[in-house]
Amino acid sequence: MLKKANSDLVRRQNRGLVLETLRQHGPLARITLGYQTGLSPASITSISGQLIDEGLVYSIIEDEEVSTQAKRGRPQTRLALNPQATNVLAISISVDGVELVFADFSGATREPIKLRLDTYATPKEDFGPRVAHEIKANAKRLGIALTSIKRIGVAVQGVADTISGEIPWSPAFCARDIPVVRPLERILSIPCSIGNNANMIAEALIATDRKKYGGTTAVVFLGHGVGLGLILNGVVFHGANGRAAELGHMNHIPDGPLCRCGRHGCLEAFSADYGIMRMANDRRGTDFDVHAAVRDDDMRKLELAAEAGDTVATNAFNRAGEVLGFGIARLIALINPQRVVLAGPGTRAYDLLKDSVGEALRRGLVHDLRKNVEFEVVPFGKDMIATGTLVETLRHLDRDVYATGQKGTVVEFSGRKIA
Amino acid sequence: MLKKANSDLVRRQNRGLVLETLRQHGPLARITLGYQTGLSPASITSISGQLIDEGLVYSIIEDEEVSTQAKRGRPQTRLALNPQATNVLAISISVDGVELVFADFSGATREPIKLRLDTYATPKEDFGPRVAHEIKANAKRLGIALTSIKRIGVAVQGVADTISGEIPWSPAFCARDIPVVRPLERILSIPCSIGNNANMIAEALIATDRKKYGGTTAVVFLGHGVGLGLILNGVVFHGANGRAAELGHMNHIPDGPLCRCGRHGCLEAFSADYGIMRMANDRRGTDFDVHAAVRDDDMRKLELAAEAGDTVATNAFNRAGEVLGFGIARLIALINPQRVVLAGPGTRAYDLLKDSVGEALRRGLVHDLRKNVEFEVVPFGKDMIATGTLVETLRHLDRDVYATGQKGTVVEFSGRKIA
DNA sequence: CAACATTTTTTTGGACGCTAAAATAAATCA
DNA sequence: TGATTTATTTTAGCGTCCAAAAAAATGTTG
Repeated sequence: MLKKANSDLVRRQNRGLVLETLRQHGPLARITLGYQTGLSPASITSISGQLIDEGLVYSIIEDEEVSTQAKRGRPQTRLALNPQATNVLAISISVDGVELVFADFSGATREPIKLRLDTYATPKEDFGPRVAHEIKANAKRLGIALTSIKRIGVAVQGVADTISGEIPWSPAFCARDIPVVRPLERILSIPCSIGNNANMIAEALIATDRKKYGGTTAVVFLGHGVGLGLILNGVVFHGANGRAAELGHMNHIPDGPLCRCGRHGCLEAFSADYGIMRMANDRRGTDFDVHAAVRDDDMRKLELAAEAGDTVATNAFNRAGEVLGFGIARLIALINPQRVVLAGPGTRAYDLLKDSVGEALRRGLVHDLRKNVEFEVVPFGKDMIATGTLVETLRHLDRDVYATGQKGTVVEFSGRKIA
Repeated sequence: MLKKANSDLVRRQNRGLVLETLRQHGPLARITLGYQTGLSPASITSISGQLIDEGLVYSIIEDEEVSTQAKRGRPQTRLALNPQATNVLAISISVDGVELVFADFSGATREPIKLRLDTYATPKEDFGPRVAHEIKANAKRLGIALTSIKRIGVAVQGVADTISGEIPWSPAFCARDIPVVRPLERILSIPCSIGNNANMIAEALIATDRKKYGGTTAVVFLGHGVGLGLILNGVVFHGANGRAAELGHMNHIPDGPLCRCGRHGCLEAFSADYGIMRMANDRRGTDFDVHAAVRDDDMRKLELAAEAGDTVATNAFNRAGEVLGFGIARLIALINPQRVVLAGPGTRAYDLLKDSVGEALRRGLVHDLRKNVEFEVVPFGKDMIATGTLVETLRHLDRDVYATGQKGTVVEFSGRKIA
């Protein structure tokens, strides 16, 4: 159903558009901004004037030389997002621990901060408060006023319920249903949201190349588990309870090997690191502890063995690839994506999986659908998760907070121009 | 990315909103329309005045008695969509043949027309032209001017490529890649679009009850095959090539029984009528012709046998239910819908499938996800497909054609008021 | 170096669509 | 008949966009 439209909507949408364009394409002259957004120069002058008055944007005073070689005409004055307008925070929760990344309104990040906080040992109702405490301490240390932080985004390895703001299950915790958003918001009085790793990587990819990833893309995350981020019509999809895209726990074979989730035959039970390790050890029974984290150097040893031609190791990777391939085939049958991206640390061993993935796709998917999908393996940078979280968080500010231009959102700011 | 907004957008959106509201809630007084849309009475007067001038809407002259019991105050004059503004056409293509349903702008339909046209025997390049010819003939017979038909929607049993407008594969044809949209548009000069049955049923459900189905719903269609319509965030999802939701050809078991599509182990090969029949006949080998249509009375016999306790028949239905259950479990893991709807003629035997579907869901899906999904079997009316097609077609007119209020779209119309 | 050319930005004046408030219309009530 | 009530229309004004004109700021040229 459509929604009522009025001049309020027009203002919000165009202000949001200007902010997003500046965020994506860096400092831009008004004339360029007009060209990019489709708005007239007059409108750009008006909108940017307001944004400058509110301290969200400033006009750059160019260094003499910096500007491109001298041209005729009035020189451009470029506009940029004002870094001082706001701060935001990305929190990443994984088996490796909890990490904080502070960033300013322009998206510039501070050094990531690894918290000394044992997620396993912490009682679940203490988790939120402790993180909140660490945030306060670290913000103070960095000279960031807590009130200047306008939004927090949390990325979790595992299942994230975007509606309730809890973590129903994650390999980083023993307990279930860890409350995160609620306690952070309560203690810090800062709006907060939560999502899973794979979705954040999807966000980061869209930000990198909207043309390539902005349509319908499935981002398969290989790591300690198998995750999925779905980009549908250019937007990350969350599902009814914000818990879509559980590729890792999509069943592969009824009554297959035990999975960490307690079911049998999930994709992850074959294709995650522990599934591969179990197959290599040929121990499918109860004496293999699925909950134990697989050590990275053990995994590396196994990869080297497979590369050296070891049959047992090779078979384990082949099987993992086959199951992954069938999972992707099922995914393609349901979603018909134009692109499937493989990401995450698990792609390191993708050469060992590749052939069996391809073979499974051939067996499990009609040619018509297969031929229209582009596959891609993206090198995994650990920072992608924080980047994606920040992208999502800042977009929320651009669209839903600062785009409104309400009184409450005006940022205190000294002058109209800063260098 | 956001889009530029201006008064053009406001006009389009609000005009569309008024049309959609009138379409959904029947004749409405201006005051009620204002309440429903959120627009002010002044705006409603202005917008409805234009729509009336353009002949899209008319104000009803109430019969004396009809109006509710006498109230004080100026009586309401209700507005309604003008049936004469436009005609549209829904075409349904299935193994049962081709059917036409003409409707006017208010959505009132004429009697469905079954074409005498053998889809199997018709060469694929003749199909479009023949249907076009039949449309001309039947429109003439019904006294509907061809130029009054502003849009055609086609629903297909099988795969529909919404982008190319062709039918890559359908049980109704021997050939593949049947062109449909292109020839119809060329011959009739009427905009045309195509989609699959399950999506049309999804559209019909949304129109019936937006609150119930408008969020994230998976509509599983059981019939000669197994189809799927995905409603994501209130909108039917089409995928990159308009070919999403191939639940029937989502692999269940690698190297399983032969499917009509030529692969092995597709869900449909177990759970469609021919899959069930094959299992009952216990002939999994090549001597069972998967391409032969299963006769409805044979299917009915099998159902009766199962209901009477026949083991072979019961086992066949159990197995079909189990596989369907695992398919739905995988679907839920990927999409996290709030509701799964089972529809189609195959639901007639749902009592025979129910238990094994439930059991498979228990085995194949983590409890967390399962508990949040509501299941529902909707009684299947054959008209749902035409209804859904018309809903989609008329919405397109409401939003994208008549909402613009361009000169070209003004409908010739005699007076401002008709009885 | 002054007049001209060029390009960017701002200002101006008007259009469009929405809305609150006032006016009008059309009925019932007393 | 006049008061009351409710629905609709008109009026006056507001916010936003935009085309065109004006202004600003620089380079070019004779």
